Amino acid sequence: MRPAPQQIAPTSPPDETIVELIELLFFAYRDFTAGPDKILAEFGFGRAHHRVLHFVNRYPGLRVADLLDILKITKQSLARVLKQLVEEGYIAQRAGTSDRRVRLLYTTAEGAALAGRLIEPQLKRVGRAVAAAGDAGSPAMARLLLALIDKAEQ
Amino acid sequence: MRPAPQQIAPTSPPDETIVELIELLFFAYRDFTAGPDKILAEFGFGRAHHRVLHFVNRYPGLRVADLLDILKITKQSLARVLKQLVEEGYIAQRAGTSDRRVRLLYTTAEGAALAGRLIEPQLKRVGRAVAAAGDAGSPAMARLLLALIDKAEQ
DNA sequence: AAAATATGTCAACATGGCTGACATAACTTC
DNA sequence: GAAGTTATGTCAGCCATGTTGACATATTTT
Repeated sequence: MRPAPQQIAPTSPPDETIVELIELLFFAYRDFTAGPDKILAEFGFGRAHHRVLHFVNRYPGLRVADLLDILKITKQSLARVLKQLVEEGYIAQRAGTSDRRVRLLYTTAEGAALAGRLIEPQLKRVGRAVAAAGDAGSPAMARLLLALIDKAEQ
Repeated sequence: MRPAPQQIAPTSPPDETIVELIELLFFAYRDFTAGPDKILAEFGFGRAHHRVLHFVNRYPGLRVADLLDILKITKQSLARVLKQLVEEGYIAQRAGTSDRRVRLLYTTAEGAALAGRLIEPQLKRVGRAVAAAGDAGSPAMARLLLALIDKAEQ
């Protein structure tokens, strides 16, 4: 028999619950990246290559500056992996038409194929998770993840 | 006017939706780690120190082997950061009672204080996200994250 | 006594962040 | 048209944190 609660209703879950969610997020992300990492190792690439390849594949014609903004890394860090992806034929560059200083980035056929292979385990994993949550799973997850992101970028 | 869909009803959300969730997870985790990272920099520590400190603080008496299992890194990687945390007085070690080979890990008062500071921005961020999702936010998020984790460890 | 276990340690290497400095080409502004 | 700004590239070096392999020590189990 514990004493009656002092407040009428809690305005938010106790910290203990939130700490559990924080840990789950850590484990989820750890496992989420494990699938692609294995494939990347076959190609001598790392997680950084994956990120670049993914965003270029998904947003063809992306500029270098856009990529820096998305990944929030320095141009020197980006250059290292981007150079390899270009040299090994996974990404192609074209000069912009209106402004010829900018480099527009595109995946080659090989790049698109690799991007496809890399995202496959993640599609399965996330697809399985939202399917398990029923019809509302996908929008619910989108709302939750969006709320975790810095306001400035939502 | 596009032709009528061939299937009656989709059994799961289209890949496009799942890809969006994958990207949101990337952005969410990126921002999720940014808060602690800033504090860690003040102490000359990195994200690896945070993980160790957190789990030791949360599960006092954790063994080294447990930590290796949780973090899924090698003992050499762990040793580097654990050694620093011990030397700088954030973590204390005690030999096990039944088996004196094992080292039981505990946070010191300073360690607990630092762990508290480090988790604070994450508590705020995750707390805000689940609050925005209403009463069912917290269990919904727990279910989704759990479903993202490898079955072997859930 | 021998084997297995828990942990620590040394050495070397790879990835992928970072800073700082400087170069080039192209666009914008005065 | 000269000067400044912008987009990008590049060189050099540093740091954090992951890896492998080998070996040491103390303790427990067989």
